[in-house]
Amino acid sequence: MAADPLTRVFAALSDPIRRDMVARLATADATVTELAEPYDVTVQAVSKHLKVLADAGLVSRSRQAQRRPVHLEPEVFDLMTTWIERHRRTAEQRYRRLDDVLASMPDDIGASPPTEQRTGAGT
Amino acid sequence: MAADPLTRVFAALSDPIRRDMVARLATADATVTELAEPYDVTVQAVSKHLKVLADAGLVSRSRQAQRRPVHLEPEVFDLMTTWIERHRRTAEQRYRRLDDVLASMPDDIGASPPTEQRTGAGT
DNA sequence: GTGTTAATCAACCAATTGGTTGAACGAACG
DNA sequence: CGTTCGTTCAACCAATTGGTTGATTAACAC
Repeated sequence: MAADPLTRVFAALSDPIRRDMVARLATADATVTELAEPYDVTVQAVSKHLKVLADAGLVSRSRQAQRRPVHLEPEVFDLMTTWIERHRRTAEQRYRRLDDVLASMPDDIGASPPTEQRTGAGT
Repeated sequence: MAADPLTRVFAALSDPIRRDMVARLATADATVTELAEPYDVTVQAVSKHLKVLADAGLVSRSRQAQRRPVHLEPEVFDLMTTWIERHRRTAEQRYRRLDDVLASMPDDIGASPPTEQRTGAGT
């Protein structure tokens, strides 16, 4: 459990149930039992998921009598988007530089790159 | 390994080493041995990490002689940012609606909310 | 051919994860 | 008071994960 914040947030959202809970909490606060209702797991399991989300800072809990409504804290999203955008920008800049190089080259150079067929990452 | 794409991408980035690899690949393609160099783990471990990234569609491999340079595929980032922004927007709209309600209320209503102190999610 | 280099495959191990059941806790209600 | 409701804690289990070592494949160099 002693991981850096970014690791915790990405890990928290790497589970479909937890992602669905976050999606639902975006529209309204909810209690543990309310959250558990749609899923085919016990309330205890959902409580555990909720702990993961809370440890990631994605949700907070308040107290209303014996209920403990869960509230989404969407600021934590910025942690991810900042990281992602940073590296996306870096990668894109690299492509732009490559385009410049290619554009400034005489037509015949770099025409047939030595055996390069990309595999994997089937988007 | 049979998980939906979003799960795979979030899971892939939930590891510090894998995140660091992605960050480095954003600046330049690299081989497995090059990628492994900074970390205190075996090349085999890095090869496994790379497989996770490839299964998530985040990287692709080409072939140059016996080397297999790894290349970042940043389009996959969109999968995450789309999801995140969608729910962030939903949550923010909710706050705006709440602000409207509060603004349209007579001054004394809703002044002292019944015992509500939020805990957890220490941003 | 033999050898060398880059990378993966295979088997194994410890720790973590997502789930369970059962017990316990705290706040309300009779 | 005792009970019920909402939630969490504790122990356990199977599957996954991140790591290891050792063997194997693939493409070059001699």
